[in-house]
Amino acid sequence: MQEANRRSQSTRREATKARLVSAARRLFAEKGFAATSTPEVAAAAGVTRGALYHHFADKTALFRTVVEEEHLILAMSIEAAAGTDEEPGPVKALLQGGDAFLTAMQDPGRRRILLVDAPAVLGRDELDAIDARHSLRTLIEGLGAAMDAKAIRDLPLEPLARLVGAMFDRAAMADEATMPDYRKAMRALVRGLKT
Amino acid sequence: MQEANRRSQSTRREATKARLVSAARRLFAEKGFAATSTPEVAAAAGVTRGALYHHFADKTALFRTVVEEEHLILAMSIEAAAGTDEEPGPVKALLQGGDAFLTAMQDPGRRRILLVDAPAVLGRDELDAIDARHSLRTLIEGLGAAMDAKAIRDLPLEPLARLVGAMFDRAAMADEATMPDYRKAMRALVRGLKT
DNA sequence: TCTTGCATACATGCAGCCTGTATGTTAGAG
DNA sequence: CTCTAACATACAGGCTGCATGTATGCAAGA
Repeated sequence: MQEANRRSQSTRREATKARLVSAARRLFAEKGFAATSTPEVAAAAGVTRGALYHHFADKTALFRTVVEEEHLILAMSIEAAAGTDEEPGPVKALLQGGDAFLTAMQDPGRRRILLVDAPAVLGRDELDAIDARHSLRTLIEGLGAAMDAKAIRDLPLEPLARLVGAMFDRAAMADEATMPDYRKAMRALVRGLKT
Repeated sequence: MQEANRRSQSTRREATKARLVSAARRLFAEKGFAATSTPEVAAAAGVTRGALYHHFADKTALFRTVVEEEHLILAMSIEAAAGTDEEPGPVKALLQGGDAFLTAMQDPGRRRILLVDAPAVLGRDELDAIDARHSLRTLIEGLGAAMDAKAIRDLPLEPLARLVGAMFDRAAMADEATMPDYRKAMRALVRGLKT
């Protein structure tokens, strides 16, 4: 019963944490970080603030966990889309990854959390570090592969990826009506990378 | 004495407001919006919180004023730099404006206020509206002129400007050491706009 | 010109909320 | 049976926004 027992403890722990993170994600998405209070999150998760502060150092730590999760989902979506075809070629993989990013970013709550609140709450440096482990990493890998294949010019990889990422972030904020215009403009800009 | 008297009142008013905005700008720049309290701002300005709330509806309104001022300075710097040469040509004007933007953005406090805190505090929509009246407007005008001169391709103007603006914002976050790499990558991307 | 009444620029005080921590309490694990 | 971990409860401090007080211009009439 050791295993069962130990798991029942850690299961409970993880379940509580998951409920907190889930409730927090919903509230942060709807009302933003500043307008969401910890009593609110705890109530939505069906626990007290004591539980929240038992599992997370502070409100920011809870937000950080939400951000990490969202970034993880994002990176997985991108990689799944970029790796669908058998022999896609690096350029096609990039385009598919970009589409997957824009699709995943259709969720307004995700946009608010990742693009609006996260830089201010976590600070640009920390958010950049998180990004570097997830979405940006996929972009760097994709651009690097394209460079190796001589499909695009040789350029400083991370700065280029950061710039392209910033463009994608901005495009993700566009409403559906103007999205085609953003795509057109992005295509023109990315055109400059071709060898 | 009507004029003198009336001016003495409004002079006092403007002086107090200016001191509040100046103190707020300094504190927001150093510690960010969330970590700056209204007692702190009032003390730094040498008044009480009563004065602050007499002149500004709330803490956010004070921040909004600071943001507007910073954006105004930015737009003026850009336009001054873009309009120096006699017959610059639209492309050269764009390059000079871009340089002026990056130079003005060297101030870390300005970066924090405009690029980190402003989107979260004011919301992306309102900040976009402010931007549209100032820095972004200069970019739209510049790109529009370049399009009219057939120097760059015909593309949806505002989306293009927003994307290029996002690139510049990101480049402005780079430290001095990696700035040349960002410039290289930006040059390549902008290259795609050429006719 | 004097003073009188009002509006405006502030100061002070108050109510409510929120965050983070410190201290209980219960239940599982060894 | 003890001990530790997962919570709940209670508390202290700070902050925001408003409501109320006060004093100083300021304009108009006697």
